[in-house]
Amino acid sequence: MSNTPAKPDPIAQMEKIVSLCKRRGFIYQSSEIYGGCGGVWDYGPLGAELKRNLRDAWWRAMTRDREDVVGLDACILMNPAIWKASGHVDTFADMMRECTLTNKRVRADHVEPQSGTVMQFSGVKSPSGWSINRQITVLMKQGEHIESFRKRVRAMLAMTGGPAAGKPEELELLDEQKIDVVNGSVDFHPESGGALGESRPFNLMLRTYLGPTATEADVTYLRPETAQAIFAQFKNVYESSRVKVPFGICQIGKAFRNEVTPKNFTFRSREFEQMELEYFIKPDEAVEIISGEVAQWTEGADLSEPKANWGWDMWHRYWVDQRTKFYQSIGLGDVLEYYWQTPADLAHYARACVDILCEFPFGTEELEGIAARGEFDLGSHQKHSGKSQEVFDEELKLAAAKLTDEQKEALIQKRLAAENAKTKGEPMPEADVRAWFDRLFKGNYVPHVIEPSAGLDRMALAVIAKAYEEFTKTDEKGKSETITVLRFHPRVAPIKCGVFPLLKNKPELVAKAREVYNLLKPHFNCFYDETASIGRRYARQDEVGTPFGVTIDFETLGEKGPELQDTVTVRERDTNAQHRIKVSELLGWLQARL
RNA sequence: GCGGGUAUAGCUUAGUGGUAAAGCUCCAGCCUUCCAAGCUGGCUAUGUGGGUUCGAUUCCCACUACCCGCUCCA
Repeated sequence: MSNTPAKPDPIAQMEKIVSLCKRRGFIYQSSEIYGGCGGVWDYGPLGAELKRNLRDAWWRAMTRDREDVVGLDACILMNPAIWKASGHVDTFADMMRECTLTNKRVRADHVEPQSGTVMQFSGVKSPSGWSINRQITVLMKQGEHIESFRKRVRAMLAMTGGPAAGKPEELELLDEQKIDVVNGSVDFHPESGGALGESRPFNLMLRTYLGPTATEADVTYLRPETAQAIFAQFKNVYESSRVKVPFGICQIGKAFRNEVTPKNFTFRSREFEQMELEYFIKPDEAVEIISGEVAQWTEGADLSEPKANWGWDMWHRYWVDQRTKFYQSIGLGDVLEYYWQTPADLAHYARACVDILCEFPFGTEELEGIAARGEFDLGSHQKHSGKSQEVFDEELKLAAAKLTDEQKEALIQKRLAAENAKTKGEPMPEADVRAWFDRLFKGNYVPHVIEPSAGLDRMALAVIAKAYEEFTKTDEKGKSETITVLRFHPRVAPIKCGVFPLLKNKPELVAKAREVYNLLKPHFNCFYDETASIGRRYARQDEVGTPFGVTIDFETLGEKGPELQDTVTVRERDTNAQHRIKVSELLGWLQARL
């Protein structure tokens, strides 16, 4: 047997994975018999099992195994006011204009005025045969040399055209014309100079009507993320669950976005499933009052157990660590990468955000984002709903009561200095800061939040892509064939164990095999198969990632003596190793390895 | 959305302006004492809608979906 590594060609690799997913019932195109439906995918029998295993693993790790996190299962439809408060109505429904040259989009109300000469071409042609036959209008910026302008236009067109367009220097710009000279025009892309198209809305949220009359007054949205329901129900959960800050609320559910370009199989879909935790913590000032200090992160700090003196930074790193451990537990440990967003990347309300990325055939892409969002979300809902989202913290009140006025003022001054040092967003006015401290000293605050937010469909795709392996097997006669194996971690494998009678036409073997199958079936997903040769049945299970196979043979029936009676062959997917196990010990043996 | 490409069976591919081919898979039967064995038989396809034509899977147009690039961030 010779092993050859999988072909490095990423496109071919993805095509193989897509094909396998369909062939073996993991993932199908939605609405296929009607020609499909853009950007949505269905999970077949094995995909559904895989996804459920991942979902269950997440739920267990995030809530059942912990004392400080509770679950929530909120509706997809909510009062549209939630999406105003969250900012989604604004950021997801901007009027956008698209650059006709590079197709880059800018917000219609944010175009910087440009000055220069308006140039026009009737099209572009490449020796490769590629061409564009529409009018191309580009602004030659003030002071730009005509030759460097042409070079720039060719480069952008080559970029837009992709490989088909060929080398930029070989592109021929047709019928160059000077059209006009403009001053302070907002009709050209600030970077490319390309003419901007019509202003039109980009509604990234899926609109729907709640109520049968379907008037404009009934408009709401399918949620673009699950998190907002957690914030909106924060007070209910807090008051009904006997939880105290720090604690978390987690939720798994569908979310919807009108992605401009769904792509990379299920990676960017319009309907997808999110697994989100909102972990509520005390503001650093409260931690400082109670503990006298806020623990500072240092490389290698112990993150295994939360400490009372942790501020948002430590909590944030704690959750990155927790999530990393989770990915290790489902077999993705060695394909992860981390991207710490720079201050420039961060949204104005975010303090830090780490992307957990994973290697896919099409590149290294985000699986999960872990953001430290301060009090932005609950604060925003408090403001928009007019309902207090504060909690009362007895310990804080008692600790604050022991502070001297000077100590209190020092805390306020520290915060004011921090506000003034902000590079993004408006600093909070001093009066508001003082009002906030007044509430804080009485034990009241709006909790801050750490948000680990993962995509379940992405996770499933990552697990499949990671598990996918093919190699060439050559038998004694020199005949070779390509073998495909999904090396799923046993925890996530859709089928845990195959059960096979060695031969189909021996009723005793079949009967015994059915018996073993019925023994295992109540405990985990098993698959019984008596057709074809035993080797083929092993191969079939390898291809869907079943970690174990149990074969009932003549020794099971006692043919080779009583010591082997009622023992079966357990075959391991990854090593082909075979173990002789007593039927009475089989369930325990397997369970210890799942 | 813009540009490029693709669309034939469950999968991978062939082919033709005149009855659509193969391999694998799958199903049934026989056979088979551990890694896709063999034999026999069987099911299943030209993405959708128009047009040209006596006749279109083939030529033309439109649509849809998918893939690649621009974009993106669960």
